[in-house]
Amino acid sequence: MVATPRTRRGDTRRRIQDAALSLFVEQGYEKTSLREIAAQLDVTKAALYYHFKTKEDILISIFEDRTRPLDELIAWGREQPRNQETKRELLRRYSAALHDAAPVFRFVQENQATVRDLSIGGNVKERMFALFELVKEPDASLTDQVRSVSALFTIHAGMFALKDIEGDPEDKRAAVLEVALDLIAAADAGRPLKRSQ
Amino acid sequence: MVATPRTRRGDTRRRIQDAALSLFVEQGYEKTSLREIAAQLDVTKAALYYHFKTKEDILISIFEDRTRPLDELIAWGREQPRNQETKRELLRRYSAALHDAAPVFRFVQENQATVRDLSIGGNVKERMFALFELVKEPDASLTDQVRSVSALFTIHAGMFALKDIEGDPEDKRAAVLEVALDLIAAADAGRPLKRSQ
Amino acid sequence: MVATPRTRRGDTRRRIQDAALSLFVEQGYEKTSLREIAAQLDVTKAALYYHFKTKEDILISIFEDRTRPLDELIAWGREQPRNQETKRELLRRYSAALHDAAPVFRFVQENQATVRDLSIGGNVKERMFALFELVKEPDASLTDQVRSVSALFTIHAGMFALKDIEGDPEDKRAAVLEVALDLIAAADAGRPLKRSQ
Amino acid sequence: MVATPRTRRGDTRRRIQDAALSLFVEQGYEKTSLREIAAQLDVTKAALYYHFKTKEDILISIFEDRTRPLDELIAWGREQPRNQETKRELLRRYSAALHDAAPVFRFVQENQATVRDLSIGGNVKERMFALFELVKEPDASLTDQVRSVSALFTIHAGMFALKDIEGDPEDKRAAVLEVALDLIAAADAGRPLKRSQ
DNA sequence: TATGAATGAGAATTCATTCAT
DNA sequence: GATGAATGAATTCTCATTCAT
Repeated sequence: MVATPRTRRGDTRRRIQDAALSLFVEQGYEKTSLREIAAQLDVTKAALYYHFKTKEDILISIFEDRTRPLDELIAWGREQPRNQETKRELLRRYSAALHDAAPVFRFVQENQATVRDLSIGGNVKERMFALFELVKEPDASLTDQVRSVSALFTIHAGMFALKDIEGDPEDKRAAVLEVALDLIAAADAGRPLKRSQ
Repeated sequence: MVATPRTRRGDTRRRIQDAALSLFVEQGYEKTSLREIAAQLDVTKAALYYHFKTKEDILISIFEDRTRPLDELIAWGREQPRNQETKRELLRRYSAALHDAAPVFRFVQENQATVRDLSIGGNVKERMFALFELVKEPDASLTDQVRSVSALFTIHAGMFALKDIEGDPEDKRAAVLEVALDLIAAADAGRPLKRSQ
Repeated sequence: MVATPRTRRGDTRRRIQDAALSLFVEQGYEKTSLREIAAQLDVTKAALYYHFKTKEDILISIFEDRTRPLDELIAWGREQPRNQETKRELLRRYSAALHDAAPVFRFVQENQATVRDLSIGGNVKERMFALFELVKEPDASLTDQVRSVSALFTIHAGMFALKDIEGDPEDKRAAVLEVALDLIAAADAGRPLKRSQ
Repeated sequence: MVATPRTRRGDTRRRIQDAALSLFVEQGYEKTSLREIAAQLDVTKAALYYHFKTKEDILISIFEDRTRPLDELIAWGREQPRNQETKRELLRRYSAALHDAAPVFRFVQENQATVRDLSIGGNVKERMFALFELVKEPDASLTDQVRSVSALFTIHAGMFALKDIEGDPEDKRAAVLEVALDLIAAADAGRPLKRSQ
């Protein structure tokens, strides 16, 4: 059995990202100081600057490293035929991606004002818009467009706003997905004005 | 009889709130300094302290003064019979309330991390939860609860996320309301969204 | 008899300039920290920021306030007829101005690299050039132009480089002035310095 | 027989000096960081420490290596008889030495405050003084001493302050030398009070 | 000969807040 | 109702320097 090496060779960068993200999520970006991040890792502030150029750079790197799956999802979506099954799969994968990188997305959700004028701000919006484009029909009515947006937002919000509702997390995720799928189905079919039966 | 003077005259408090809110919305709470607020009003920082005890106090006062309609809406909702028409009216009024006090709600939306640990944090969540309670059926299935939450979030998100979609603002608001109403109708019926046959 | 007031009403700005200048001269601009300046005045660093926007701003303000006589000298020179007597008077007054504001000019002399890329850099060069223009004849030969520059530099250098030469300060100043006057006389005559026969 | 490799090969030390000097001249000593120097050479900061003990040490080594001609000039001067021709030759050689090692001397000129309290400070002053001693007559009047200093300063200033004056560089150097020679001639002859003719 | 990783000290600057007037 | 002057605490960031490899 080998003693834990004092210097975790090369993983410091990653450790900084982890500590930073967890503090950013807990307290918000602005209210988290580099001092705190450094303290949590038991290194000096200056060490952070060896690995990242600025505080903002830490956040940016977290984004770039952690939200790649979302980019891949969009890329995948663009190669598929635009039909119901693709959209359903998109929502499923979107739900899964959000779930896997929950902290980053929670951070974005709760720090929009901050994210907006960071250089990543653009990316975030663009990606939401790209997803939206993949999910809506090109010539959809305004209402159907709203249904598509709503489907996306339901998944998004479901991730974070359902904490207070009781129930098994997996069940909740399933319920959220069901409602979202229903919304895009409705969007595809046109308006559900009539209550049948 | 003397004309109301256009300048100050006890309305300084209100002017501070306005300037602060507009800056808070633009830049976020933390990134807005009292210096900036004071500068915009052409007074000194110290003057702000004559009217408010702390920076946080400015924000709190804005909340208390500007979100009263939402409290009234909840109070109203509690006195109504819990039926479809009440819920529909709730959503309508909620949409209107959001629209009237858009800046405050936009601020909350974009500064969740900040709002969370301000003393108002509780209020905000509680009110969302109160609305949710008014809109969902007590014994609703998980899926139907999600539909209710989704209806609320659709209105909320519709307020802020639809900027990038083209269309007349009033039309958009109507579309958003339509989708939200559909969602609670479905929640009430315990069935997916109905399709036009 | 009145006790010295704790707060020297309004003269803080001036006191900061004085302390700063003396430290800038002693140690150089970059090696003088705001902490030191504040400490010397027994105030906090933040107090400095109440009176000046940045460190650079302190230096700029010193310049603007202390080198006005030089501007006035140039203005005066421009209104005079360009003849020997004017030039002689210019040099005399220049010598006096340098003497009165010795610390500032000593600072410039010893911190040229710093001054160069401060916003005041331009001013300094421009003023030297303006003086040079007043002292040289428009169509002077290169050699005579050098004589004019040399006259100016003699006064300038004499101010600071003669410390190590023994002699009464007043005598030294007189000697410096004499050499400078000789130089412009020679420049005017278009001939080498004249010798006592 | 192998061709001298163009790349490194023991010349790193020299390359560091060159890069450092050029940055020191451009930006000043304090405002140039080791990071910048290293970056310009495409090595790490630590590499600099292999070749030099400290930042100051880099500067000192530049001095020692680059200003030797001046020491040699002084040594030469001390062996010569103190007469007009020696002095003239001294000024000529001084002008040439300044010209050859212009960057170093420009650096000293513009960073006096810095140089002063570096360990080289002494050297610089001492050498100026040694030159001065060689150029002035032991029992010269104060005025004649000023003439000697002025001659030296004219050469010095001419090197750096004549940028803004139009003319061919070689012509300017010649003019500068002429004025300086004239000054020591006058110093030697006693005062040039009378305007002959 | 170099580098990668880190440190300790310190810099300039900003902020919310206070208080005598 | 408001200001002028100041503070204490914190922040981001930079720097010269060190040392094991």
